[in-house]
Amino acid sequence: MASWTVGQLAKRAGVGVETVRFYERKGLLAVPERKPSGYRQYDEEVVDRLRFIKRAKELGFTLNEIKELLSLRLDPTTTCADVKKRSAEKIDDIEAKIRTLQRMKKALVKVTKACRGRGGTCECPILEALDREG
Amino acid sequence: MASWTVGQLAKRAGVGVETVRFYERKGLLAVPERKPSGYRQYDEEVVDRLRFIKRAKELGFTLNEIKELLSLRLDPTTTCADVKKRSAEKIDDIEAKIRTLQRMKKALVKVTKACRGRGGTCECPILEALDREG
DNA sequence: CTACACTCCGTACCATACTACGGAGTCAAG
DNA sequence: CTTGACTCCGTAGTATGGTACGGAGTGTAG
Repeated sequence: MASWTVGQLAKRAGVGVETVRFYERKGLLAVPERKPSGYRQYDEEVVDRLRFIKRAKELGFTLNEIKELLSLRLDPTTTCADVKKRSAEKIDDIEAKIRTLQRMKKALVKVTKACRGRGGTCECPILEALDREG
Repeated sequence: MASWTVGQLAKRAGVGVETVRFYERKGLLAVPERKPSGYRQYDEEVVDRLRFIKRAKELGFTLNEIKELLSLRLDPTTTCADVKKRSAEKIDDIEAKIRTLQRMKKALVKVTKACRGRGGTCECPILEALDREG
């Protein structure tokens, strides 16, 4: 029968056993049925859900956001537009992060270019730039 | 005389008092002289150092990296090239982060475009995409 | 001289996402 | 029927960068 232990589930989804328990505690995975021994029992759907979580994480959603996403899906009154809105917000987040990193990079490149890479640190333009007003 | 309390220092550098104590514990700030009362005593140099830390943080260095940067500066045997190397590594880090974010954004945009933003979540292409293989 | 702001200290707590530990019970192969 | 792998549980630790707390002592303005 298609019933998996936590270890089998974890392996199939490519995460650790402790991670499954952690997600359960955090409410990302439903509390599973138990065998008489107390062992957790999972079916195929949970593998799918774990993979959903993995992919959403790869897309930059935090666990809390993923939890929301999952509950959106369960709620019959939420619309596709709700989900689209979350995604759009996440795209904005990502764009903001990219802009910040590009600013950081630009400043670092500028400062690095001024350095001829020789001599002691006393004359290092990188450290001097950090010393001065940004 | 130019001697500041921890609160004055924090204010001048634009950080919190607890942050100063935190940096001291982490070894980013030297253990300061104390007044007979036990109050920490700071001079202008520490303001500069705190600002150095702030700017390095803005450039994407972690506190540990900043600590290294600061010790590089104090060590007379390190060269400007050493510092330049750190900066180059940091630029690589930043570029890698940007690439990752751009991949995430692309995937999200693709999935969002497929969504016409209407109907229930049963037919939401965004959630479906997360369900399927990435 | 009193009131109030500031400082001292260690410790605990915040969020994020796990990972590890240890002792006890369970399952399956040989 | 033993052995070894797996599972149970709660708690604690990891890394990051701080923030908050509380009781005691200090500094200073009025």
